[in-house]
Amino acid sequence: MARTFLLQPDEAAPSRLTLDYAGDLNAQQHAAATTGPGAVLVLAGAGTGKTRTLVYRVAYLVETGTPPEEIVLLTFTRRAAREMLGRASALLDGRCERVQGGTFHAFCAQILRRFAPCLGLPHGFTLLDASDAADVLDLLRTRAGLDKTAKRFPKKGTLQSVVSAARNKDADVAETLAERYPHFATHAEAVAEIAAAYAVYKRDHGLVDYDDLLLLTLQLFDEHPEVKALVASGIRHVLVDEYQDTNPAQARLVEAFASVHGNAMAVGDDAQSIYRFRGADFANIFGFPERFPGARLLKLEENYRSTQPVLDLANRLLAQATRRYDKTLFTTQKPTGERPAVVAARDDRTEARFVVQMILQQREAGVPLARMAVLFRSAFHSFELELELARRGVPFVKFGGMKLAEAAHIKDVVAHLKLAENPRDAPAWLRVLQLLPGIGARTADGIAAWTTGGSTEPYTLPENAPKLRKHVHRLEALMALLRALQAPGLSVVQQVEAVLAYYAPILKDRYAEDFPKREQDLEHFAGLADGFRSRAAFVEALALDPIELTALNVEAEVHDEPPLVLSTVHSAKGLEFDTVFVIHLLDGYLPSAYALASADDLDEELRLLYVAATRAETNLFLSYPVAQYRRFAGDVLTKPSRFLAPLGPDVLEPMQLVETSAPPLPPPTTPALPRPPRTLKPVSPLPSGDADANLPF
DNA sequence: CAGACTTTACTTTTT
DNA sequence: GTAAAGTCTG
Repeated sequence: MARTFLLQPDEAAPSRLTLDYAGDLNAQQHAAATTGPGAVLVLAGAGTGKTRTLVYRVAYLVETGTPPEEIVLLTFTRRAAREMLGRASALLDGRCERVQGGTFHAFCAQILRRFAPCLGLPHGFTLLDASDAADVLDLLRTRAGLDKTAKRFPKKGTLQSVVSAARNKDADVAETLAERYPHFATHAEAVAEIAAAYAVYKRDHGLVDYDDLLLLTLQLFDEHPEVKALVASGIRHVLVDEYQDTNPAQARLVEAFASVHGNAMAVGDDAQSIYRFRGADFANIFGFPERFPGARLLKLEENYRSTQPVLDLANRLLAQATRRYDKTLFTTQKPTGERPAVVAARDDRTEARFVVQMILQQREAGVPLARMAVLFRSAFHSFELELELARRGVPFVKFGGMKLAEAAHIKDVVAHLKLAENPRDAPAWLRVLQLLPGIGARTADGIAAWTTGGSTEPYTLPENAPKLRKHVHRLEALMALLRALQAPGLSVVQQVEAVLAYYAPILKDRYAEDFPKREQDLEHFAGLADGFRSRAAFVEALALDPIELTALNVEAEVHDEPPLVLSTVHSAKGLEFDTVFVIHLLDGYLPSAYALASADDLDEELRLLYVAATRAETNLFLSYPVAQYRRFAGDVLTKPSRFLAPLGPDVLEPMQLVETSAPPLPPPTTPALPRPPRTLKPVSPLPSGDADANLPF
């Protein structure tokens, strides 16, 4: 252990606080926001003002003399970081704007860009998102000839999830495979080989996947203590939100970030841990005091969000868990309210009609659409509801599910941009080349071998490429495009437009049936590029901050009224709404069919429902269809979620749907809902455009 | 070896 | 309804 010497600040810290911390916060929140230096663990139940506390904590640190750029706020999504820093800045006249904020992944990406050469990585390394990684694995599988085995071999998506899970848990690939996909256990050896080949391939081509962002940063710190010291000395305070959803690598990163100044604050709630599938371990929360000996433990207990009846239901839900949570949510602010209701609808359609009609009724009663949310386990559970909403002209945004950056046509365009950025990006070459008629996997692999081999000038064809004669014209056009993208002074939007012009005929050809829809996506996409200073920043933001496709579509339209929110429970984390509907509460949906076999998995599903329920401030409706039409089975009777059974009428009021014989007349008091306008406006840019600004060192 | 065509299985949650 | 895998033809 090195000796420490305490440097004094050059200027005296401002002595007077401008915010009324004691007045704006309750006693527990105040204690957390204004606590002294050192390690602090804040256990904060749902709705206890965790965000508010963190916002005031940031403001307090800044007011007491910590330079904003030396504070790092790590959150689960960039959206969360943006919101908190925005609020803190508003409190302090913008003085918090330079606070570092974002996800672990984004923050690590910044560090790695800076110190890439220490690890033998190129500065311009390419980030692989999950589906890029899957594509690489697919290529390696084909190369190894494993795509034609007698027994079914895991496909690329499965491979990717196994390889990633193994790395996240620091476990053996073969074991992870046997555990998660027992039916593939016979292929354990081959999968382990592919995983090894994948690591080599990434290294050879300067590729970095999500897991690498965390693990390479740790490796960087291990191998170069001087880099670790440099980074950590620039981090006066590190604050971590949603600590229950961090994995062991992230816990180690926090320790490293705080290794000089020792100021780490972790905030979380073990009852809201819902990312186990991704390697998160709520045990991290309880490991915090061991990692930081002498850490203080603070609690936020009083709930400010929900009415007591909503909390009663949430408490009763949690009591079902196999694991004991010593947690009882209570409020003194909102002691009374409607009991949450459970609705057994006849079928999907009826459930959707109920939800929409109740939403319209609430809206009439004065609840804005945007203060209501419909939550579900999986993105596709809302299909029927989306139809019904469209039918009734109710505007909505949907979070979760398909990401813009994952749509094939978007990936095509992005691949061109990636190539313009990094001519050695082999996966991008493969993708781009295979768009050309007459070029398939084999030919593309051959061409990519020389384009990424480094022996030729980038973006030029070799003098006498023997087998390319047939394709020379098309390849020339591609190279011309890539060279054109290098022109100095070309804005990111102009570059996207250049790619789109090149890509348009390919799009029409490949997606003959639905190309107008995809063309529209691409127009939105071009709009997103606006506001980015560099192509590199744009491409990186797309990988680190994926935009939900459906959210984008609706945001692009001008609304007179902010839309209703549809969201997966996962994506609704940290949000709150006046009225919440949780739909499709069926065994096999929530809890998911995948979780039924293990008690730990079931517990996580239960926590998921707990998170969903605690989003509600005033009204909570749980619903499910009694019968469903399923493709092969026809009409089936469903099984209500097992989590509902223990909830008696004292906490959950059954509500029966009765059809009226005549359709109700439209209530004259209802103002007409805004007609969804058709005009396309350029959508707002990703607010995270300057990922590379303000490094803390 | 590419691509059109047919068959099959598969549908969690996300950085 | 979609995407991947399998089959056949030029």
